[in-house]
Amino acid sequence: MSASTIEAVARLIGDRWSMLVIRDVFRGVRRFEELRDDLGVSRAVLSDRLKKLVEAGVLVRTPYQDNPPRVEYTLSPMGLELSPMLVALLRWGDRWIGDGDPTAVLLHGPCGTELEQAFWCRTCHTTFGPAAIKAATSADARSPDA
Amino acid sequence: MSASTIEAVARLIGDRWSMLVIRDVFRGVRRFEELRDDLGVSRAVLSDRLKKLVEAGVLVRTPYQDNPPRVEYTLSPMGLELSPMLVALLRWGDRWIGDGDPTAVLLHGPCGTELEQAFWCRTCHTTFGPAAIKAATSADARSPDA
DNA sequence: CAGTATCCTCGAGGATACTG
DNA sequence: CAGTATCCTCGAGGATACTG
Repeated sequence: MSASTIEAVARLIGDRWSMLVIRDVFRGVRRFEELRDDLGVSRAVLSDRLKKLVEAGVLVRTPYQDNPPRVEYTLSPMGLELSPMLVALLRWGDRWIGDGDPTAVLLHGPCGTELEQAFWCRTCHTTFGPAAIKAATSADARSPDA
Repeated sequence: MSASTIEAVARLIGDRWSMLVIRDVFRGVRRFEELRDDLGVSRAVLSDRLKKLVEAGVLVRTPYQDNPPRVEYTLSPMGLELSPMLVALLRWGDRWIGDGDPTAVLLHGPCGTELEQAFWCRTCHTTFGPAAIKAATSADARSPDA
């Protein structure tokens, strides 16, 4: 059952560098040398991780300039949907092992954008964004109360 | 900032065995040999991971019998609060790389509980649950519009 | 800049045997 | 059962040099 899922996810992003790379791309660090400088990772390892993440479909490799050729990495839809996990991870880390300042939680969100409505399950401890809600209500699996 | 948090969390639970151990303890697998049988991990590595997780405060080592001495591992409060992250991880894995049955997303949540209101940032792609909202509105960081 | 190629080290982790 | 001790291998990853 879910053991294989955990294992697959761990194999894909469950190492120090992959997670840090993903975090950096979320933050807007998108180029090879920027990532390298920011993370202090060796070229070979960074190259390997980027390749893996692109192959897995988490990142997208996009040339944005022809001459000289330049490349940037962005999050695919699949990669963007890692955000709930990253948020949960950061929240947990800030609360239990963070040395630094805990992430401030604002009604406007850290980027300043006004928050949209979403839903939260107090039993599962899971949040569902508007896209998930939309998908659920438009699909066959309807549960049309409040 | 949060790089250190990510790194610390990755260092603690960001490896294959630690994550699988935690998952098993969540499932109720609590004894050394049970964990070993279920995961197929070597004794030395399992011993090392359990020690690390206990030292970090994620697991609690509890002798439950004196003669012969027997031990079980359970989740500390800190460990229990990993559940949102695990759920997010499983949800993502099921959706994007799971071979098995994807978790259905319902307005009632997978456990049947009715969902509560939460908030979503369309720029950050981040969801904020009711506890976070409560904390934000009661703390100094107020942003009291809709 | 965005990598690839090569070399080298060190430590993670399996296998096995042993212990209270 | 719940580990510890020892040995051994192999591969991850850093450093450095090189390439289009």
